[in-house]
Amino acid sequence: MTDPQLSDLQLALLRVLWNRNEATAVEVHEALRDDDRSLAPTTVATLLQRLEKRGLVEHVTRGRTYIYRARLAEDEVRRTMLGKVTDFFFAGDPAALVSHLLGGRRVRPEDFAAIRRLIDQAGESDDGSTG
Amino acid sequence: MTDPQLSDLQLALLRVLWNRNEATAVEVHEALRDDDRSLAPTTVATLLQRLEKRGLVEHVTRGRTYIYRARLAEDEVRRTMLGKVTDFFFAGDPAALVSHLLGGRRVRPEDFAAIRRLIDQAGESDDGSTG
DNA sequence: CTTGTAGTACTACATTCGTAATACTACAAG
DNA sequence: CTTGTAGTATTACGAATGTAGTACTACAAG
Repeated sequence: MTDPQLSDLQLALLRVLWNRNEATAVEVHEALRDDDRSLAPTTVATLLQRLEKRGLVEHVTRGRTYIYRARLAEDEVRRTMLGKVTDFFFAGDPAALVSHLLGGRRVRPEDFAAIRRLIDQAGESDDGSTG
Repeated sequence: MTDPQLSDLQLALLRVLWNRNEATAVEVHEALRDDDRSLAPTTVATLLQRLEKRGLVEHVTRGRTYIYRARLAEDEVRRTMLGKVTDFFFAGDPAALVSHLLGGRRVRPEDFAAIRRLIDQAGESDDGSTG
């Protein structure tokens, strides 16, 4: 259970920690304000505490200040969430996901080209022939 | 707000409705059992009621039985969730998402080939030259 | 009308979440 | 030791979730 149902807000908190590697409650609060929400400082502290209780973040003490840090790597969560989406909506088939992406008008030509380039790059270590 | 934070369970319920287009509480319950969970029938009924209260599903009455149906298309939710993941974890860049997919050992060679084929297909309406 | 029977409605309860005020603590300054 | 001051801990509260028991209702059968 690497990633049990994280809410948007929790994810937002985690992101701050990921971006800065570590941060105090105040710093997280400020970063969040930068974002789009505007919570009370104590609210952020509470959220951090709860996240810690769940084992998702940890802290070390510097003086009387808590320095928080995520206990899961962003990449881990990313992978888990993407896996969930892939499994749930695309029957575990990444190609179907890409297909959806390609067909969803969400991809601008430049992104499209970028994807193609990625495929080519990745293909350097793969024949790619499907028989 | 097409898709406000759906939990896994809620998504599971919705999926049943999507798969069958419409279903009674009992049918959803059975389908869920097929899945991996094992909830009481009344629990499923409650969940369906709550989902309806939120406007995510609706029902028509046949005799004394409620026939539920999702009010959002699976594709809609899929798109929304994928968009969220893309925005949140890949800065809105679908290519980055694909890159992650490609680099994550989640893609078997056959899926890889399938993706490449998709690119080619989609490319029929796009030059694809990245000059 | 009395009984099944099947299905929804109502009620309940512990958790988690979002939100935040207030209390408490520890260090700096005098 | 008394005061700021800054920061954490405690407490609170409504809404949503997960979970489900019990009550009520409506139709079939007699």
